[in-house]
Amino acid sequence: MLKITRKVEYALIAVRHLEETSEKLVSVNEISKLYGIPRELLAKTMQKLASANIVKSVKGPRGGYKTTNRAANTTLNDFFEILEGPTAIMDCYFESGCDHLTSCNIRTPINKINNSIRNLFDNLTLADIS
Amino acid sequence: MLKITRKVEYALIAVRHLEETSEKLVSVNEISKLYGIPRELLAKTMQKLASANIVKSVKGPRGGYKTTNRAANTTLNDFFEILEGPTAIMDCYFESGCDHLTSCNIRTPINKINNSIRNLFDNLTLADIS
DNA sequence: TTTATATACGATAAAAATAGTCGTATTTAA
DNA sequence: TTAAATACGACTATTTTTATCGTATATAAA
Repeated sequence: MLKITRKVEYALIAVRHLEETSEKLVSVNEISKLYGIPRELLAKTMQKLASANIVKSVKGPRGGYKTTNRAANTTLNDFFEILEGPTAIMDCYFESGCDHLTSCNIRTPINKINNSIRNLFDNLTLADIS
Repeated sequence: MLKITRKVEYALIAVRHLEETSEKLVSVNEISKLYGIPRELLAKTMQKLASANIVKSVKGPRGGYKTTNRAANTTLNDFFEILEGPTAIMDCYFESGCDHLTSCNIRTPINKINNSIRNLFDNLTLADIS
């Protein structure tokens, strides 16, 4: 539990790599070979980052990705949500239909945990952890 | 991702319930019916809490569980680890054999995230979130 | 002393989430 | 025109989580 997924891991690797190579376009192929990451999976991940404007994509030969200026100050919360969708420590935070009855006695604690995590990752940017 | 598991959820419910009923022994059966939690699963969960001295178990008819005085100031980190084993946001934090080669470029960020989470849950006790 | 109720614990099955693959379309530089 | 790249949806495999089952042990109460 409380693990980040491969998708996020791969995305972190890729973004960091792109930050290092600055303005140069780097292809998925290149990154996947360099770090031993499954190509197709990384490709999809990059596509999500692209549509969220964390990276910019260029098609065609000699194409690839580079980071945008939004990248560095993206919060981890945003980063995670771009890749995985809305995240909360427990489903009930988002879901309306909870079958744990009216007798659920852990809404308060769960919310406190959720808020702590949320707060933590709202205040950490990609730049912060580099 | 970053979700707490049912085991933890159930454990939180149970511990809170036991705190509320104070000294009285409450059986797994009772709690599982009350909150709609699968009995066997809750039973195992309670057994882990018992062997970690968060709760005290009494066998036989009229037996059950009650919280110990250790319960309230157990940190969330400890609580999670009792139930799930060593937790880190990414495995490489604990595992030695990492096949992401020498070229891994996210050790620093991962460690920073790990430390942040660890720090957060080391400073939150069960009492804090109640 | 027997019985019913409870915890203890290991093995296994079912379900869900994650990880990875494949096929096809589109864009574009050379 | 071709080859190299992103885009995207469907599908499969693997892993993790969740739940169940069976059996053993302890013990209060009839």
